[in-house]
Amino acid sequence: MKIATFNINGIKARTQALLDWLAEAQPDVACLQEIKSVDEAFPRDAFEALGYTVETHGMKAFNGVAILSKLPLEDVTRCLPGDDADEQARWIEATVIGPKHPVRICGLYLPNGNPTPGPKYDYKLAWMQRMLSRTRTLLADEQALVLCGDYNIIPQAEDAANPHNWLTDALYLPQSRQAYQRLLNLGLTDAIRAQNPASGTYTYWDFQAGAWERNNGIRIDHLLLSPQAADLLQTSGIDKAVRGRDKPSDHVPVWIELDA
DNA sequence: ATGCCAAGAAAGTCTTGA
Repeated sequence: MKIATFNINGIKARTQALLDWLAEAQPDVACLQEIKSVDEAFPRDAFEALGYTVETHGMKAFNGVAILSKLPLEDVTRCLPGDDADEQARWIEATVIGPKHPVRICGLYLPNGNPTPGPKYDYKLAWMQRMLSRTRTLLADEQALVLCGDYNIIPQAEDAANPHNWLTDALYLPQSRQAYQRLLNLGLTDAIRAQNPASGTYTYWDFQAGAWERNNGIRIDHLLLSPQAADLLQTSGIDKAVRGRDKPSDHVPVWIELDA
């Protein structure tokens, strides 16, 4: 089962780019972030024509997540529990029925949190606390679980080309990294880090100041695996070349293959 | 210290991103 996460940065502006990548990469499951679309406006027909079931959780203009799957989906749910007043579309879950194992997959778009300090950073930290709670509940099922998406977290210095540029940024502040580490401490495996010990593997390059040309990137898109999922991990990768195409997203697809 | 770029909503630039 090939599972990918891709912050598409606007599905309307990137439909053809996504179709091209899906045809090449052939993921069974693709979790998308920043679709920036209401559910009714998502171009689902184009993806259904490729054999994908489409589940969206969108909103007007910003944020929004989706799951595309060629395998059967069960128990699709939306919204991160813990704050009924939160109207931002950042979380979707589904159980994917693999030929060997079912896998619970959460597609997430974690808040950016800038500027700091301020209400946006408070929202980010509160959201991460809610995610910690939700993850504890899911781990209690002792099933294969994949939490993937745009975490807006640079976990360690080796995950940024120029870490000193990020010292006061919400993506890298000690409180942000500590909250991410608390997630890992539940027993989760960072699939890319587990299989790519070297530094210099990035998933995001800013549109500005020639960040791509200078390889001034950061690694902020992650797939975290429960012990049962980590036991099934075969390969992983980052489709870096997608960033060099015409009108790209600022993120690239990141993926794993599970024996599920 | 700031703009550098890009998408979306909307018809002005402004908001947001990271």
